[in-house]
Amino acid sequence: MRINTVFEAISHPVRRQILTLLKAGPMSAGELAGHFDLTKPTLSVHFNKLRDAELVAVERRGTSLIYHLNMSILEEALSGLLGKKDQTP
Amino acid sequence: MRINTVFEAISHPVRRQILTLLKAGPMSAGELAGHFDLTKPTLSVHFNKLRDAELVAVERRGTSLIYHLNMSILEEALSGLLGKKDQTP
DNA sequence: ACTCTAATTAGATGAATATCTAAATATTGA
DNA sequence: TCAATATTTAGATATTCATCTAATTAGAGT
Repeated sequence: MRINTVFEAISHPVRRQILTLLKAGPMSAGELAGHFDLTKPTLSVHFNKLRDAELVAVERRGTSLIYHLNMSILEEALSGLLGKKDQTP
Repeated sequence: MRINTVFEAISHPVRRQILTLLKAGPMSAGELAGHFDLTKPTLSVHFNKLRDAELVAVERRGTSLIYHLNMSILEEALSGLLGKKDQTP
């Protein structure tokens, strides 16, 4: 886990909102995009950053890409900062 | 608490390292700066961002400025993201 | 008041980020 | 194979960020 990539990823409000939406369950790229006043290409860039951080996983279903939350990465990163030992690179 | 300011603040590895150093106890600006290969003005900018996020508090002692960790802000912000309810602005 | 030390603010610069429009890719179904 | 749908990649631009050097502020001691 690249801890720095994770913290970079969650530094943007739109990306945190994406994670929050995915807590309710997996969702397609288009459905997620519908929750924002941003173009799909812009959202796609945000998805990529979340995927690079392994905060989400993606699965293709037909023409749609379904995004899933990977909660454990989030927990690991945040508990690292909250806990005693240093995990900052 | 401006949640976005908090997540912005902890997105940079140097600032996370500062927080980690302060877990051991309060420390002066100069002492903190000694832990990094960066100039003092650069560190000063990082301190300001942590202070804006209220992640640290500052107290003057003579010519020194002593930084203290404010752990509760960190806990609030991170548990907001980990928990069920959305706190993203 | 002067000087020393500690730290900050100001100003400049190069790199990174977020966003858009336009074009490309992938999958499905007629 | 052609067309439609879903999504991404490419390229451009404006803004923000991290960093440096130089100058400034604040306090303590002589």
